[in-house]
Parts: sequence; C-alpha cells; structure tokens
Amino acid sequence: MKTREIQCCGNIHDRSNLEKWIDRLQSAGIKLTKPRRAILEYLHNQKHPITNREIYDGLSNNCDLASVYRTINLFIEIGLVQQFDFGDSISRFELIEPGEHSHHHHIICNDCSRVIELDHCFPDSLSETIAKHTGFTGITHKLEFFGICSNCNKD
Amino acid sequence: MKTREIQCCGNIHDRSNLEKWIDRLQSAGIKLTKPRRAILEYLHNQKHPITNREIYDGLSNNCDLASVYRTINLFIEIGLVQQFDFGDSISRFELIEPGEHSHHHHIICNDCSRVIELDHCFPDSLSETIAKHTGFTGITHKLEFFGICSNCNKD
DNA sequence: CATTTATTGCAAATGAATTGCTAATTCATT
DNA sequence: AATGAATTAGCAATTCATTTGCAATAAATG
Repeated sequence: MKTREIQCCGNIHDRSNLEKWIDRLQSAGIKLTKPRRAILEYLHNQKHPITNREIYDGLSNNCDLASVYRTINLFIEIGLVQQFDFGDSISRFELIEPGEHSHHHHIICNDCSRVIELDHCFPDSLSETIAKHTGFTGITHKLEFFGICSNCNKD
Repeated sequence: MKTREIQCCGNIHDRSNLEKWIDRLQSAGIKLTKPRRAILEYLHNQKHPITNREIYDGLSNNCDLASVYRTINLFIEIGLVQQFDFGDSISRFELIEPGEHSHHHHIICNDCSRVIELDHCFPDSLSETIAKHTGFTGITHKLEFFGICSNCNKD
C-alpha cells in the first residue's frame, strides 16, 4: 500500500475567524493549552485533511507527536474535527463546521494524490431507502472518490 | 479506535462454483498452491468481508499469516479480491466478481458491528458530474454506511 | 526425476497509533 | 500576583496491523 503525498487544489472551506473555533473548544469545557491552540490554528490554515504527522511537522518543536494524536482524538470527540480515510491507512483530519452544510467528500488522484474537495453528495433519499431496507437508524456514510487528475492524464 | 467484531446478516453474493475463481486465478498466470487454494476457498465461503487475521485463524495451521497477507495482496492485484475499510483501521477482503454488477457497499452497526450488504448505490450520473467538474478520469469510489442496527436499537 | 523458479514459513522490521508515568501547565481561588 | 488542585504535555516504551529478508520448500517443465 503506497503512501500518499497529498498535494494542493480546490477549497470549499470557510477560513474565517479562528476565534469561533476557540470558542467552540472552550464551550466544550476543554482547557485551551498552548499545544491545543497551536494545533487548532494549524488545522485552521489547511485547505485539505492532513495527517497527525503533518501537524507535528508543521508545528516543529511546539508539540509532541503523542500530544498531537491525543489532541486530535479529543477534537474528534467534541465534534470539532472530522476524520477522513484516503485509502493509504493514514488518517487525515479537518476542522468541521457544526451542522449539515459542511458535509463534503473528496476526490483523490491515484497517481499524484492531488485532492479536490467536492460539494456534491448523493441524495438523502438514498439513506432513507437504506434505513427502510435495513432497519438501521442514525445513518451516516463515508464516501471518497478516486481517479486520475487532469494533470496526470497529460502523460 | 475500537476494533470491530463483525457479525452476521445479509447476503447478496453468488456462492456458486469455486471452480470459476480457480480458473480466474490460473488464467492470470498464477500458480495454484496449497495455501492459495485454501485462502480462495475460505474467502469463497464467507458472506462478508473478512480480515487477514480471520482468514489465518480460519485456516488454523494451514497457512502462515505473512502468506495470507501476500496472497491477499496478490488476489487484489489480479482483481480477484476487493478491499473494504470499515473504519477500524483493519482491512477487510471479499471475493469480487468481474464487471460492474458485483459493485456494492455495506452498512455497519456502530454498536455491535453487524454488517449488511447493500445493493443500493448512487446514480452513475454523479460520477459523471464529478468528472466534468474536476477533470478526473476513471473515477471510482469507496462508500460505506454506518448506523445503529434494529437489534441494538431495542436497548 | 532433476532442475529451475516461484513460494512458503519464520523471524525480524516497519510504521501508525496508543499508553504509562513524571514533570509542567492551566485555571480557579486566594 | 501567588497558591494549589486537577489536568495535560513530553518522553519512552508498547501495541498491533502489515511488510520484508532469507533460508527451506514446493510447483511446473522438460
């Protein structure tokens, strides 16, 4: 399984006011420590999901790798961060707005690992159909697309 | 991240003629060794994606764990097996028929890890739309659903 | 049945993620 | 601002899925 080096491209994120996320963190009753603030800020500057190691490297010396892992897990627990899986067995993370409207997926180039954020999703009716068929409730989904990007298609 | 113990339920697979898969394996120019045959047969008996360790345990003593991993990777390369990710960072595998009609997804209970095979998928037009928007070609996708199954909802 | 070539089993290595423990830090309260 | 209780960070060691090196073994071919 090859490791992806995720590259640039595409952006549907709201990069405004970091304070909003700090508020969310504190209103969850979480202490705002220096490492947590640094990680939150670093996440806030990203356009794509990033790995724990990328955060660690990006914050060189500001925070231990284990603390990055712990902090990200904490952020996930309180719903601040969402985890994505791009198929290379390394988890990637992204700040996530509360509510439905921030729900999105990605398409990843199988060749160069370029990532583009997508604003498409399939109709809710499908989840409802599945709910009826299976008796499951509270249905969520994980969906990512893969293919060859226009740049790699030139070769 | 908790480990899922996958349980029973649901089946959209064609369990007929193991020979067909042996033919596919051999026509790919692959030697039919004893471990490979055992793994193929074991996969053939499954109703759901299973882990390498489950294969290893299921074949107690017939095959080394490393050989299971190598064999599964080989089967994936020649398109005999498909890999699924149920969100617990352990890969699961399933024999996959050639062509489009075997394409399917799963819904996994967040509580008891019960798995149900789904025959629903979103319309192809969505992939086409994404292709137009992004310039990507050869688009595939990974999609799994999660929720609480009817049994766990009783509690 | 021997020879060549690929494959297995075993042990060790890898790499992402987690954890135990002590020192350091945060935050509320003087 | 200083104190103190409770939480958190850093470091090292561990876990667990997966991969790999290598010597021994098994498969296919003439």
